[in-house]
Amino acid sequence: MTDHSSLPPRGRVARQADVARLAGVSQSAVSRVISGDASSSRIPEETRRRVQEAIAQLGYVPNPVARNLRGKRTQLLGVHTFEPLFPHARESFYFEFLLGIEERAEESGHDLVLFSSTGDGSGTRRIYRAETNRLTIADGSILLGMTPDRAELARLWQDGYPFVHIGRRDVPGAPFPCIVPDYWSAAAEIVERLHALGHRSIAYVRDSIGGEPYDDRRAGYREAVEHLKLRDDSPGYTDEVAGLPDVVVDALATGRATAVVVESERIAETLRARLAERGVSVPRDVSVAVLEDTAATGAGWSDLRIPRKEIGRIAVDRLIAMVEDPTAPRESVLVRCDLVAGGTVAEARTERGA
Amino acid sequence: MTDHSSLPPRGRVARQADVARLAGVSQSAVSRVISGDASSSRIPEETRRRVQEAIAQLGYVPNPVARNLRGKRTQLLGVHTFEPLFPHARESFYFEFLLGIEERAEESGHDLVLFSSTGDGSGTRRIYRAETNRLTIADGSILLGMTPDRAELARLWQDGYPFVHIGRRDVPGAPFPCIVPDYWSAAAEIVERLHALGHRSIAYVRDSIGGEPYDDRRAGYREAVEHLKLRDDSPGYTDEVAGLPDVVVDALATGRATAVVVESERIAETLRARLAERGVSVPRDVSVAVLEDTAATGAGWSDLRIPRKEIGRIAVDRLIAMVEDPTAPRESVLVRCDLVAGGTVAEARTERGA
DNA sequence: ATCAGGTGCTCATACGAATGAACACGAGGT
DNA sequence: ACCTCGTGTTCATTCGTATGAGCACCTGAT
Repeated sequence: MTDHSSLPPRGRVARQADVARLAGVSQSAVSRVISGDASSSRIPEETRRRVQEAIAQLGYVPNPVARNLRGKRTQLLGVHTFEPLFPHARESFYFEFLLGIEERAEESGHDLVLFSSTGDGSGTRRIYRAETNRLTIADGSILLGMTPDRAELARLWQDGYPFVHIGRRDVPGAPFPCIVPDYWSAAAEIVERLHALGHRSIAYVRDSIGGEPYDDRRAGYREAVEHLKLRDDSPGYTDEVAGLPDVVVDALATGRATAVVVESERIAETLRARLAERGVSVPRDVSVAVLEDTAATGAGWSDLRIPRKEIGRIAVDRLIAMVEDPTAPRESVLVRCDLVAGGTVAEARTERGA
Repeated sequence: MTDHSSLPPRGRVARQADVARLAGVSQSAVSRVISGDASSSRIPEETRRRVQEAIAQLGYVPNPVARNLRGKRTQLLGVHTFEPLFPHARESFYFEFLLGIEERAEESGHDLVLFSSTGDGSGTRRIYRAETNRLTIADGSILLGMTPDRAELARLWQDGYPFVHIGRRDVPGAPFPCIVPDYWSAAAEIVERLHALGHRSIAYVRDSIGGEPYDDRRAGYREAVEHLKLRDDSPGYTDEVAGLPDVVVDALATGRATAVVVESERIAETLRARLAERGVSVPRDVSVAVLEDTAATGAGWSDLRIPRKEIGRIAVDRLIAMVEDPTAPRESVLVRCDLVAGGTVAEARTERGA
């Protein structure tokens, strides 16, 4: 049994009751002084002072856990990554996002919880584990990762837990907000640039990677091509042809198409090599634009920059809004990507070959 | 008032009481089933099953905050950095530590709390802020940073809060455990290497930076020099002469000393420039060893590697030990640094000049 | 003299889970 | 028939804080 009568708390950390006893008031009075509640601030200056003195003397600090239990927020924002941070950290997939998240969390007075306990060594982390949802420690969470579990996202949404996802993920029945690089606009803008440089016949090459993020790129490309009345030499950017089709290489090598938009750096490298074999050089003969952020490899592609830090900051803001007002709108946010001129896009060459 | 009689929790998250009602048992029974308490596991299989069913049906998840209030651990480990993570992150001062910390936290089933709320935009973070100690959310914390506040460390220790510090910090009256690169051994070992390469007269150059970490380097150097009976050409490595004294440059330029151990890359660079002015080259004429990790700049110094990831892992282990057993020993841990051969230390040249 | 209204507090309870103590019940021993 | 013991479960309390309700007192108006 705890000794509630001895004045100085021995070995034990001070609580409001200790402060109250020392100041000669009740625990509730201490609580009211601390929370500085305006509505019931009928505590006079003199009492306030006595309480503050007792607080200082005992080195009392409020227990945030108990506070939270009573309905207050913990001021904790969770960060759940579907893969461990560390193997990928160097490649800055997560890292830049984290910088933005931390920056904004500091500004808004929140702490971050990195959910690392959810791993099992398999390289995949689960939200619901042992019938427990650790995320509930935090007021809300930011989710990110390359291989999210749709079922978990759906369940989390059903549970009414506030969260945002970095990167676009469509889960039927769970319209949670995503913070997404605006690939649609980026793709359209790249096409516009090619058009402005005189390219009239261009192509698009899909990577084998599927998933929502790519739908946007394809739609943006298609839209711009149609709007600008360009000739499209892709074998069909809406169907399932992935990788680098010979027909595209041919079109570019013969000059039938003068520019190409590709989804990944990997494909772009392959393409450049294939063209080089046929004496066609980039960007002299053919312009190549890449629809992903290749900053990490420093290869100098004409591509785009994902504003990761900015996305992290926005994610925090949206999450806080959701936590503070559960009825707040939950739409996704598109974040503009800057295009990088790079060295692989140039003016269209006026006729060659033939 | 909450409706405690309606069966399905509407909008509200399920708690043990809800599960209990559905399973037709008491809240305590549910608690016992969940914690699987061996001593009082007088709950028969049949009841367990009913409770588990109810849990699944309601999607009940324990509230870790309430659990913690009742003296149980939160399985949260705090990470407090005295400066914000982001401006320094790139330089990997904190970063590599974090990798090790996260890795080990995952393995041991803990989550990490990054205390970012403690900043005020000034670039310095305080533990005690607004008369509150946020760290208490976590079971214990790992502290790291370049400019810790001694008073805060002392208070934290007085409060009996479990924490470890990465890097050596001596605070009178607060013998908390530090996880420290073993600079003493590294310095001694470097001297041994120089000795093995034929150097018989060497010097030591202090950086202007003060602080505990440097005491060890100096002691390790001095010890090895004495033990190996080398001639020491430093102007006095124990007194307050910092920076690059002319007398050392002279000794090296004239060949009176053939090798030098310097505390920082900055000093090493200056020294190399000064020697070059006098036609003396490194390492042909003079060997230079640096007593800090210069991996980041890639300048190829003969130096040491701080095992940051390993240090992070050890910090987690020590902290968990402290949390689980408050009477556990609290000594600091020295972690061995590997020496890097590098390109600035070579065999002693047999006589020159004179 | 009485009462309304304000001030300065305290009381009691809730938050969600954990847990020592205790109770009800049945089996088995004497 | 009565006592003991073990089993299965509930009761009541605790953790530290927040807060609506309410009490005691004082002032000023009627």
